[in-house]
Formats: sequence, C-alpha cells, structure tokens
Amino acid sequence: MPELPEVEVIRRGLAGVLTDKVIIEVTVLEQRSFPGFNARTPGFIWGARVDQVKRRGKMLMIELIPRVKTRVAASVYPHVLMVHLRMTGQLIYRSEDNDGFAGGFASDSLVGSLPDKSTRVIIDFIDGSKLFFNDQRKFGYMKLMRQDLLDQDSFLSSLGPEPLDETLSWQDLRKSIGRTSTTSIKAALLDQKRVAGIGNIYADESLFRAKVDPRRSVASLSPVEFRRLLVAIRACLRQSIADGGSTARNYVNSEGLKGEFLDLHAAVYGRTGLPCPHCGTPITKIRVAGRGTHLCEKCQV
DNA sequence: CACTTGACCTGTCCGC
DNA sequence: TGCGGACAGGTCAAGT
Repeated sequence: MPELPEVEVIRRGLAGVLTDKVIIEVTVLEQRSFPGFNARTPGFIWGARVDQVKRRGKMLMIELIPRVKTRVAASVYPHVLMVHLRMTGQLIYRSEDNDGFAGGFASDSLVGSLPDKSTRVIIDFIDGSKLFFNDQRKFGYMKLMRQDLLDQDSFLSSLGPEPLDETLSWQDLRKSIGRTSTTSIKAALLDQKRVAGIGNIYADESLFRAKVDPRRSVASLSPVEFRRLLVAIRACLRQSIADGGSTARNYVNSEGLKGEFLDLHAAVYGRTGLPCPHCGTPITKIRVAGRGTHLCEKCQV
C-alpha cells in the first residue's frame, strides 16, 4: 500500500538511477495499466530523456525532456509520466547486467526475474536498463501528460497540502481538513483532497502518536490536538522514509527491497492483540470509514 | 452539499 | 485437500 513515504523512497531511488536516461521503448502488457497509451504515444516519449523525478502526494512524476529533432509537433513539449501505484503497484529498476536474464539481481530482492506475471508496463532505456511497472491487482496506472497542462489533471489539482511541507502550519492543516466537518478524523486523514499522501497505515500510526481516537469527529478536535496531530503525522512519515517505507504485503522499493517501518516503529498497525507500547493494553482492530483501523482504546481518547 | 458505501482486481488466509 | 468467502486498502462513482 504505497503511501507518501513509500512513494518518496521509490522517488529517491529512481532519481538516482533514471536521471538522464533516454527512453527507447515502452511496452504495455496490460492496457488498463496505461489507459491513455495508444499507437501515437511512443512518438511523444521515444528518445525522451528523464529529467527530474518528483512526487505529489502518492503520485510519482517522471519529467521527460523530448528529443530535440522531431517531426511530431506535440513531442516538442516536455511531458510528465505520472504513476499511481494504488494498492499493489511496484516500480522496479533493473540495469542491463542485473535484469534477471544476464546476471541475476540483488539476492535479497523480494522480486524475482522480470518481467513476471504481474508486469504491466516495461520501459526500456537506451543503455539497456529497464523500468518495470508491476501491479498484481491492476488498480495502479500510468499516464502521460504535457507538463504545461498538468494543472488540468483533476486528481493532481484536487490534492490537499503536502504534510512534510515545512511551511504548512497546524492552522493550515486544520483549515484544509475542515475544522467543522462532522466526518471522522480518520476518514479526513485518508481524504487526499484534505491532506495529501496519508493512507491507512500512517493514519492509524499518526492518530496513535497524537493520542486521538480515530472515531472522533473532525469538529471535536481541539487546536492542541490538531497541533499534536501534525507533529505526529510528520514524525511518522519521516521515520518511515528513513526506514525505507512500510511493507505490509506487496510494497518494495525500486530495487525490490522491503521497507522496515512496520517491523521497527509501528505502534498499532498490524499489531492487533499485541501490547500498546505505551500502556500495555492490547491493540484492538475496528472498522472506521470502511477501513481496518488499529488503536489503543486506553491511550487514544 | 456532505458524507458513506460499493466497485474495481487478485492473492492470501481462515474455517469447514 | 478443496472450496467458498472474508479481507487487504486507494480512489472514484453511485447512493443516502
């Protein structure tokens, strides 16, 4: 379940290996994983060079600079290859001598030889390296957009503020979440329009650290609690990025390696029945906002 | 309008 | 062992 930290770890990994790489081929094995891809699409990205790799919320954005000489007018525009991993998406990079055919891959990689049965898209670079978009459940997608038209993307433009943005104050967060809203704070944290990048794991972990019951209405939170919540969100996200993200089932980074946040620093997520690290009360799992929700009934009020 | 629920998928796990 | 069903959770469409 790639959330902000997982996408950020992938972003950093890809930025290190993809920058300045030139695309020579894009192979779409599953149409629904790249819905806008058609016979003309390669014309926009063939020969394009990877510039920066960015992130907005859970969306990964690979900026492409077009090749200089072209007969296709549209391809003179810089494009952005956007990737949303949704639930089970993975982006795994393999260099030519490390692709599972020639020399194998990192022995601790959770992902074997590629492509495999869940490979949906393959991007080939001119140096022989490849980027594999794997997605067991096919919920994730890639899409290509002109960079100057990005603000027309309905998902992107609807996203709330970045919680790790230093300039975001707790008052800003409170305003964006909608301080008089009657919905639960858990549902609000999961709503990407109110705040970007938080999913089920970090919603639960942040609410635990802030000592706030996930069932509480947004309107019932005091300013002090909002302040605590933003501090908690940031601490969770930063810790997870440092741990390489969270692997509940599928997540791996661009090298195919799992994240350690859940093993090292999670207090409640996936720990049903285990003692609360603060008071020892067994962690309970309930349903809030249609999601499995983990909490300490004693610490979170 | 605000909010909740179901659908989209596939693999895993649990109980019978 | 086999099998049905619940479950995992990000987002959007449909429902209340």
